[in-house]
Amino acid sequence: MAMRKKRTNDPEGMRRRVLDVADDSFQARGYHASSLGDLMAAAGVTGGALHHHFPTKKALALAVIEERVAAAVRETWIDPVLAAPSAREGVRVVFEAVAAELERQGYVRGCPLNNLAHELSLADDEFRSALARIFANWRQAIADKMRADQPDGGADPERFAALVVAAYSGAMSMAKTAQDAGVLRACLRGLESFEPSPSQGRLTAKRRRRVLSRAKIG
Amino acid sequence: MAMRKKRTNDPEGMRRRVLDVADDSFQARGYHASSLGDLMAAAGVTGGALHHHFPTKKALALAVIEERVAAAVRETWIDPVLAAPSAREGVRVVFEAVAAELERQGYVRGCPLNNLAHELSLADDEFRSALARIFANWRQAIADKMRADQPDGGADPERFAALVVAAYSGAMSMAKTAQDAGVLRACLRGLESFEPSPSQGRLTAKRRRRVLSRAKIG
DNA sequence: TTATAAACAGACCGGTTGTCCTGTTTTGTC
DNA sequence: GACAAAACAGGACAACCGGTCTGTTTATAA
Repeated sequence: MAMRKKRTNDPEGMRRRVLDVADDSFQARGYHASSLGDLMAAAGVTGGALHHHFPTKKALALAVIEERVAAAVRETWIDPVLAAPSAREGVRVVFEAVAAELERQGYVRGCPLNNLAHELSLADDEFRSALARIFANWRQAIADKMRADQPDGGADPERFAALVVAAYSGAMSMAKTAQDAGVLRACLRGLESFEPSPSQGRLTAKRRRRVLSRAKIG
Repeated sequence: MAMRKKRTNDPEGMRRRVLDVADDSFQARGYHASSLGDLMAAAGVTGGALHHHFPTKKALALAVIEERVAAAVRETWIDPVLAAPSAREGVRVVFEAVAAELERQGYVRGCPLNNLAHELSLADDEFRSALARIFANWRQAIADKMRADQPDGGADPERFAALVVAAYSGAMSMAKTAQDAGVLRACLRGLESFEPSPSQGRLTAKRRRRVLSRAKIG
């Protein structure tokens, strides 16, 4: 006797499951190398259901970008930086946290935002602008935090933010290609060794000494 | 009367033409989004000829990486840095030359090495190691130049090189996504603003002139 | 000239891709 | 319960992909 098969509609849950699998596959294999058939199988979803929530592959990718990638940047970068005592300290915390996490899991998948940005920016303008917006928010959060640190301005906040995001993105790119997170720490230290360390009372002399001696320590 | 059709075997020329088209398409559309059919049509090459020189698509991509991408890094980065009076000056020259070139042509395709690195590093280990080698040579050239500048050491050469390559890679990533080369200059200035900036007196004007003429030649 | 291999031409094929389409079931509303 | 809309199932399909195969032409060397 055949089992009575019952179905429970769970549109939000199904949408979430599809998004989970798509995000994971896009990051691991890329957009073009991820087939909808693979995603359907991995998510346990039929073609009809997938098509109901995401009419096209592009729509699915756009949802991944706007919901998952943006959230990833927010959670691993924006929130920690805002919660840190200063922008510079926040940057340090994030770099080291990411490096530690990568070394823990033993492989490097790269930055979610950069991964998709490289493959999709030139392919479609909707992709491009969605990804550009995330980059802009990322930089602005760091620049705003830096402005809050010292309202009368030390280094230029926009330049600093651009450099930080660029250094991180590029370091992750190298780490992914070499499958070695060490370059992340090298970049962080390179970033720190240059700090002008603005007016902070008696800490200044100490820091300067550290910078000079660091060269000999190597 | 049908024209007498003559054929001239030109294996090197045909190989070069295929490589040209493949490199261009891989950069503009990516590896997976480039079909061999498109490449054949664009290069005016038949399937038999293509298969004769490159048995598989992977072999073609590997040749593009090792011959074209590596050459691009050498020509736009390694050679100019080695020719510059110092590593820092070389970095400045390259950043500004690339920014100027991008603004001249009106769009940003991104860094050839990073473009392929993101799409192919996780896909295949041969791709990955070939790309990693180019990254390593790039960094080492900068580090070596820096060591030659002041043998008794200033900042740590490896850290500095890693930071420079990362900042450039990430800046190009953002520039590509935003389709705006401005962030390249922002990162360069961010990089420079941290420099201890050793005595530069009246040499500055002279250096700047050399930089400008190089950009026109390049 | 002749043999021999490299260089090239072009058709062919199995498998995959993204999308569309027609039904069926569940859910919400009156 | 009636009814409409949403949620889901699953097959069909045309286009395309990368690789292979057979055959022909050109260059090379004996």
